[in-house]
This record gives sequence, structure tokens and C-alpha cells, in this order.
Amino acid sequence: MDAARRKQPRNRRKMQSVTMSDVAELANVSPSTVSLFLRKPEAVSATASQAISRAIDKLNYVPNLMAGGLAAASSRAVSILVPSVRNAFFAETVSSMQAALKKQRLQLILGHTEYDEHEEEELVRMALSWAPAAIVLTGLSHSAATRRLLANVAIPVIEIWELGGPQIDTAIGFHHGQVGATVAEHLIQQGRRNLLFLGARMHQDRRAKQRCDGFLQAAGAAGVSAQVVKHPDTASAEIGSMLLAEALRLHPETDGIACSNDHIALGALFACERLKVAVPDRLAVVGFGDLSFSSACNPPLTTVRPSGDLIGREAARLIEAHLHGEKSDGPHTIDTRFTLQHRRSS
Amino acid sequence: MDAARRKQPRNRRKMQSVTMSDVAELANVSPSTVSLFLRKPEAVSATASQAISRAIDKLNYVPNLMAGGLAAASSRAVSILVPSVRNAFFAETVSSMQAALKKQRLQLILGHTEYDEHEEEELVRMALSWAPAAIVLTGLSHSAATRRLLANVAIPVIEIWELGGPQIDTAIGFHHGQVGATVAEHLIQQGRRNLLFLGARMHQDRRAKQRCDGFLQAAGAAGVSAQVVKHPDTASAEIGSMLLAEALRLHPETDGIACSNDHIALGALFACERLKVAVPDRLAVVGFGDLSFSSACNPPLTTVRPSGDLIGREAARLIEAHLHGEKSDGPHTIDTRFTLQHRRSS
DNA sequence: TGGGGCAATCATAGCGCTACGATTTATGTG
DNA sequence: CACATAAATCGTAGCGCTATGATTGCCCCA
Repeated sequence: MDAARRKQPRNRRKMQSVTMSDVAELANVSPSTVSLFLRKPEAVSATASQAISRAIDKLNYVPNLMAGGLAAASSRAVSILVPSVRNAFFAETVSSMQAALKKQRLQLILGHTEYDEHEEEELVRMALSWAPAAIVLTGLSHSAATRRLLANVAIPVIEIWELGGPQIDTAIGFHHGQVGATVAEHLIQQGRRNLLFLGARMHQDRRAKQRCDGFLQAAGAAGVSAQVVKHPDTASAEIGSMLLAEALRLHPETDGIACSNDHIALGALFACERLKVAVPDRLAVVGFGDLSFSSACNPPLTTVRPSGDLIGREAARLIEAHLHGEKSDGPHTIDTRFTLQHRRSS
Repeated sequence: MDAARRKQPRNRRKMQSVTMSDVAELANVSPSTVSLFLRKPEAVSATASQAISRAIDKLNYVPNLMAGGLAAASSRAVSILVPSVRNAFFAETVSSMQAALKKQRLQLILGHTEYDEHEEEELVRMALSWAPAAIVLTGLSHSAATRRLLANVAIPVIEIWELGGPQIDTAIGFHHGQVGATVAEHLIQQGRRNLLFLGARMHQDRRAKQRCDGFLQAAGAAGVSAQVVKHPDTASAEIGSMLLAEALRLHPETDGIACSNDHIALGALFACERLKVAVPDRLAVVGFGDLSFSSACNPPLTTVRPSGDLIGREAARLIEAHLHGEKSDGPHTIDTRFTLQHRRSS
């Protein structure tokens, strides 16, 4: 192990066809300048800029973000973890967020937790291994390990779609309890005195549960009776129909119904039609979500319109601000509110 | 620039708290062994494995995928580009694909093209800069530049949700023309002789257009009259209602309607109810998509169920196979089919 | 006793880029 | 015109990991 300096032959490597050095060479500048141009074009002279962009075009250069991210110790990826993108609410947020982030050339890495904290924990771990520029979680409820993983990261941690609990860093959303209360008050104001909440999957969907609780509480506060009928599966119109039939069987005096979301409400309306229950004369129905069909059904559905779109945009704005060096002054809460869409079903 | 060897002081760097070397040190092995353990656990002895996993746990080590990807010249990311995840069809595929890929510890990077080829091109460029393990596009129609970008990549390029055109590499989906034909044949078999297609956004949504074309062609082949009424905006129940009213005004003799998707069909059913048009007696309605409400509405909607879920799973399977070194024997086509769900609306 | 064959482990050379500091060139200013 | 100052550019040392080939230790059989 002394003399005879070990001469490693020269191991080949796979590689990228065109690198930044190739661009630099063609543009007659140093690689540093190309890198600078790509990151802060305004810091490079007009002549150099022109030569570089010409070279990039000619060579069809695609930067390697992994090399860049490794060197810069942070990537241009944003991780977002939602229960499921099949759920229109989260799809909307994901979509609006991605649209806003694209302007910053940030990419979205998507994960589905399926309402499972353990799954979420694993996804957070995977997400962190990308050294993302920010990480977005749904809701305020996470496993202890998840909290520990996120406690000391230097990037923004944003919790969306829920407000009113202990938050890790920034939370963007609204109070689901308030939604329930608003609906109860609306129904009471419409003269309803026998209220009922139709809920699906409330053992997993904390936010649906919160809406239900807010509803019951507000009804109680107003001295109005309120019942709950629920189903363990994912919300769908089919389940909404079943639940409505069951509700009227168990509580025939019911005259005002709040649904955990518009799928349930739609199913309830279908069932009312089949059972010849007049809406809203005999029974008022209110949903949550203002989905695409809600304004079109018979009768048009009174519902609460959340701000899924705004949540995504605000999250993107925050990430952008952080990227531009604006220090966040401690934990932050953004209430994006919701609005009651009063239509003819109530 | 001769003597006085430039002595660069020693520039500090941001860094990751726990690296693979830390794990190696604690486990009393070399970093190579840790790396090997992480990639091929079966190649490491039981004792070493145990020591390493203990060290990983103790240090809470999170591997840096960017460093890994850079060294290996390929990342554990899969890029998927869909028109929009707000569209339930694509949401389903994205969701099932992500679930399948998670087992391989592959992450999904999501992009929305909004039915714009130029947007898609830009997203492909961004996607490639991650050196993904595979790239998934929606449809077979892409800009020339996109094709050029993807022509020589060494990774699987998978086009989903469309079959029957020139494909870049592998295509997974079904023939939308066949969907239209199947619906037309079904309506004709049900005794309908005055057919009509209700379409939304067909100038952008090539696949809706293909369904329409297949419908018209099959009707023509059977010697049955067929009309089209369309709207430029995104499909929704509201537009479905409008289109149905317009259709009955322009073509009052119509007795069988195919809709570009279930949102339109739902709106059509709502309109029929309001206009007291009996479904299916006076008018048969068929949709596309088998969305969550389609089995619950009044009457339950006859519709075509595509295989969005299967498309995602098949794509994931292909990517997995490629990752495990199975060479693809040239361009490949997987027809995931569709099924007609005959319900009471026809 | 001497290796041949194998399994397990290791040392090393980058992957392509960014950040830092240094250097060079342009621009004032008294 | 000297000198400070700003603007533009460059050289270099890693970022944390993987792939390659080399090395070590061990068993087995002639």
C-alpha cells in the first residue's frame, strides 16, 4: 500500500449530453457566467446574455436540476401532500397552486396520504429527501414523528385546508366549525326547527367532522334539535341517497338537512325526488363545496363555497416570498374564508 | 498568475445535517456499504445490515435523492403531464399511478398542460431537467419540439388516454372513436333513429372530438341521422342543461342523445326534468365517464366507463419493469378498453 | 499447502452545478 | 490622471451520493 501509486484506470460514467460547460464554451464565457445568467439574468451584460441564450438554443441545453439542487442545497421542487387528488377540493388547490408555482419554475411533487397519518409520515420522509423549497400538508393533524421531521427544517411548512388547531408553521384555510355553524344558522333563519346532519367518512375526514360539530353546536346554542346520520364510506351521491332515506325513516320530522359535502347533498336531492319529498318546501338541503353540478341541479343547491383555489394561490405566494428572501415573522395564519351560496334548495 | 499559489481560504457551504458518511461511521462500515445496503440490501451481510439500519434509525437519516440522482444519472421521479387534475378522469389516473409507484419509492412530479401544446412543451423541458425515471404525457398530439425533446431520451415515454395515432414510444389507453361508435350502436339498438351528440370544449379536447366523430360515423354507417350541438367551454352540468334545451329547440325530433361526458349528461337530465321530457321514453341519454353521481341520478345514467384507474396502474407497471432492467421491445400499445354501463336512462 | 472461487467490503473518481471569493474591466470624481 | 468604486466575469472547491474496480477474508478441494 506504499509505492506503486494505485492507478485506477479511468472509470466511465453515463452522462448528460449537453452540459453547462458546453454552453459556456460555445458562448465564449466561463461556466460561472452561464450559471449566473440562468439564475440572475440581470447581473449579466447584454452581450454575454445574448451569446449565452443563443448557445442554449443551439445546443438545446436542459439544465440538470439535481446537480443544481445538490450544489445549492435546495431544489426547485415543492412537495404537496393531500388526502387524495380524486377529491375535487384538493384537486382544485393542487391545480391552482401548480399554476402559480410554474411562474417561479417550481415543480410540484405530489403525494396522497389517503387520510392516513402513517402514510403521511412516510411521504414526508420521501419528500424531504428531495430537499424541497417548501412542503405543503393537508390539515393540522399529524403524527408525532411527522412533527419531529418537520420541526427543524429551514423551509416553509404550510398546512392547508384547516384552521383552529396547533400548527407547525403557517396555516392557510378556514374554520370548518364555522362552516357548520353558518349552515345551521342559515337553516334556522329559514324557519327550520328540526335539523339533521348527513355525514360520510367522518371518522377519517376530520374536517367533515368539524363541520358536523360546528353545526350541532350552533343548533344547540339556538335551542334547536339536531340529529346526525352517517356512513363510513367515502362521500358519493349514492351514499347521499341512502342516508337521506335512512334519515327520514329515523327522524321523519326533519325539515332542514346539512350535508358533509355536495356529493351527499346531490344524492339527497335525487332521493327526495324519488320519494316525492318537496325541496325546499318540506325539506331544506344545504351542501358543502359548491361543486360543478351544484348550481345546475333541481332545485339549485344551497351550499358553502370554500376557497380551495385561493388556498393554493396563497400557498404559492408564501413560497415565492420565502424564495425571494422575505423572512417569515413567526408562525402565520391565513383565513381564506368561505361563502354561503344561497340557492333554491333552502 | 505564476508563483504564489492562490490560496482560496475555505468557503463554507450549507449542508445536510446527517449524511451517509455519518451513518457509515456509526455503523462501523464504509459509506459504500451503506449505499449498497440502501440500494441492494440482499448484497450486504446480516450483521452489517443490522448495524446500518440501527444507525439510520438512531440518526434519523434521510438520504439526499438529488445527490443520488446526480451520481446515478437518473432520479427516482416520474413526471406526469395531464391537461388538468381538476378533471376527474385524469385525477383518477394520477391517483392510481401514484399509489402503484409508491411501492417502488418513486415520486410523481405533476404538471398541468391545460390542453395547450406549447405549455406541454415547456413542462416537458422542465420535467427532463429532473432526469426522471420515466415521463408520462396525455394524448398523442404534441408539438414538434416536444417530440424532438423526447425522441432520444433513454427513459420510457408513455402516452396515456388515447390510442390510434402515431405514438412516441408506449401508449396506454383506448380508442375514443370506438366509444362514440359503441354509444351510437347502443342507441340505435334501443330503437332510436334521431341521434344527437352534445359536446363541450371539443376544439381543445381531442378525445371528446374523437368520440363525437366515432358517434357520427357509426350513425352514418347505420343510415341513422345524427346531429351535433356544442359549446366551447369546459364541460359542466350547467352547460349540459343549456345544450339540451338548445338541442331540443333545433332538433325537436331527437330521441337519442350522447354526451361528451357525464357532466354534460347530468345537466341534460336536469334539463329534461325541468322541461318534463321523459327519459328514456321520449329521449334516451348516454354519458361518458361513469362519474360518482352517474349511478345515483334520476334515472340512473347509461354511460361508458373508461379505465382511468387501469391506465395508471399499467403505466406504473411498465415503469417498474423498465427500472428492473426489462428492455422494452420497441413501441408498445396497451388497449385498456372501456365498458358500456347500461342503466335506465336509455 | 496452495490457490481457485466466491461473498463481502472498500477506496476512489466523478455526476453537473452553485456559491464564494478573487480578479478583471468599466466608470466616476476631485 | 490617480485612485476609489462599481459592474462583470472568472476559478475553484465542494454538495452527498453511486458505480466501478480493487481488495480482503473465507471456504473448499486437490
